[in-house]
Amino acid sequence: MTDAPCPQQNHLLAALPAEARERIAPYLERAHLPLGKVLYESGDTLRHVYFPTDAIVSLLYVMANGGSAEIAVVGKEGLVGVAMFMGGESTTSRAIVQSAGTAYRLLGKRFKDEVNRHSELLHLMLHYTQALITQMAQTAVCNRHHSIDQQLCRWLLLSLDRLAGDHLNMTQELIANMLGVRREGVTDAAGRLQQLGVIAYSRGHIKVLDRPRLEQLSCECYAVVKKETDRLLPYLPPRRPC
Amino acid sequence: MTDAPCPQQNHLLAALPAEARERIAPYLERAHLPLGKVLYESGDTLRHVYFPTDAIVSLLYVMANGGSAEIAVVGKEGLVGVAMFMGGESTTSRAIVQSAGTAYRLLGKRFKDEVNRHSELLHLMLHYTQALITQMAQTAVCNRHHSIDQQLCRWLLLSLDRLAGDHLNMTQELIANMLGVRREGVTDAAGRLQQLGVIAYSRGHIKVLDRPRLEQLSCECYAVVKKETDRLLPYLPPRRPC
DNA sequence: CCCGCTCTGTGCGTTAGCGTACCGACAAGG
DNA sequence: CCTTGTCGGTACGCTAACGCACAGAGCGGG
Repeated sequence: MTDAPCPQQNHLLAALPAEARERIAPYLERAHLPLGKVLYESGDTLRHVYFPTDAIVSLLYVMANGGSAEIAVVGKEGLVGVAMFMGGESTTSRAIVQSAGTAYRLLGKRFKDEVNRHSELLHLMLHYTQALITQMAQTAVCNRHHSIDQQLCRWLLLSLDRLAGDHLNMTQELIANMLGVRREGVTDAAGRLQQLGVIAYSRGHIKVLDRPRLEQLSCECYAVVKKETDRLLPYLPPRRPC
Repeated sequence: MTDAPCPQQNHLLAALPAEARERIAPYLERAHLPLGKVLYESGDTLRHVYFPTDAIVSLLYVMANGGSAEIAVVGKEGLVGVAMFMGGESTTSRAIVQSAGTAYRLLGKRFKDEVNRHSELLHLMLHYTQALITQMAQTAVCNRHHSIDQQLCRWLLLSLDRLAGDHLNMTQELIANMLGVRREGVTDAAGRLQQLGVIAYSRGHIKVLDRPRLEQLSCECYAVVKKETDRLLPYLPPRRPC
């Protein structure tokens, strides 16, 4: 949004050893990911892996009856398509764009070959995958024990960390689908946050006014995931020259 | 319980190429895992990885306020300690023995070296890890959407698959801790199952009388995890000569 | 400028699960 | 045999979240 887009805005790409980055660079393809776009469906064989820069992608499980629940969220810190190098080549969840933006993509097969040939690359990916596992585990805990209010805070923070700035573009309906709750539940929770002066909400546009407060109101899940992610991926400052 | 214990009762060990198995064999150490034993605590650096044969280990997250929730369960189909080769060397969850039994263990460092040297071994482990990820994801969904009744069915089936026979030794209190619900909730659900003639319950001893019915009463989560695990790990029949 | 759509707010009644409290039933061990 | 502790069953009020229905609010296109 501010800078010209470049692959190194994705933290994993930025963390690659120069040699690996150069090997991959010619095959990276810039893709615009519009809101709601499905990168892959449950059971699909993955064609590409995606490295978001300013897009956010949700991993969403959709039940037989149409209900849904977000499993994890991926932004500039990660990649979509870990099943490619984990070996399964597909997953039981859907990957859907939650916030429009840009990603760099790479043919799955090519990426897999690279990963298998270069252990440094593989280890970076596995570290990220463990961070993703932590996020999933914490999502399970959060779904069990925490209130919608707390979960909304956690979710806003996770999204905020993956975007530049303090504003988000998401309707309450969309958030409800992600959290797997009723839209009205989100309305209530967001209303409370608004009255506390923590956010300002208006027709799909959220502005975060008081992030520290948001962190206080969130359950421990956000902090656990953040801390573990930082531990596992202690790379580079967020910005880098392109 | 029936056969003399041997490492190949663990499916991953059994699936190893003979050459890899022989390399590892001298370092495998048989360990009895008593109920409630903590194999590692949140944040601990893993000393060993464990390959259960007839033991079951729960990956449990314990919250700041003492509440808990099971993230996944590991039995003879898998191993405890994926963080060892994922790179983190620790996780945010606790590994606790849910059903006493035997496991074979191996020094974490040695295992890590083996995995890094032999890509066939690594790929087997990554496949298992993806299956574990699927289980975690489904746990998150289940916690969000399904009733205690359904979750109890799912949980019994997961445990049953990891044991020989049709009986389990677990108190309702223990099950409640795993599911992250009240003990009374489990009492109610188990009472209903008992009245339907699906199980017989008595002081920590459960006998499953009608497994097909149990599968009907369970939510889709059980089937999803089982199908995906079978897809990812299509190895060997459960029994093998030792 | 107004129509129509999307998004948000609100108000029900209903229910699953929680917290608490307590009691009986069974098993093991002195 | 009786005590003691663990385990399972039950009851009661409470709350968060649900399903449903509908009303106002803002924005964009004709």
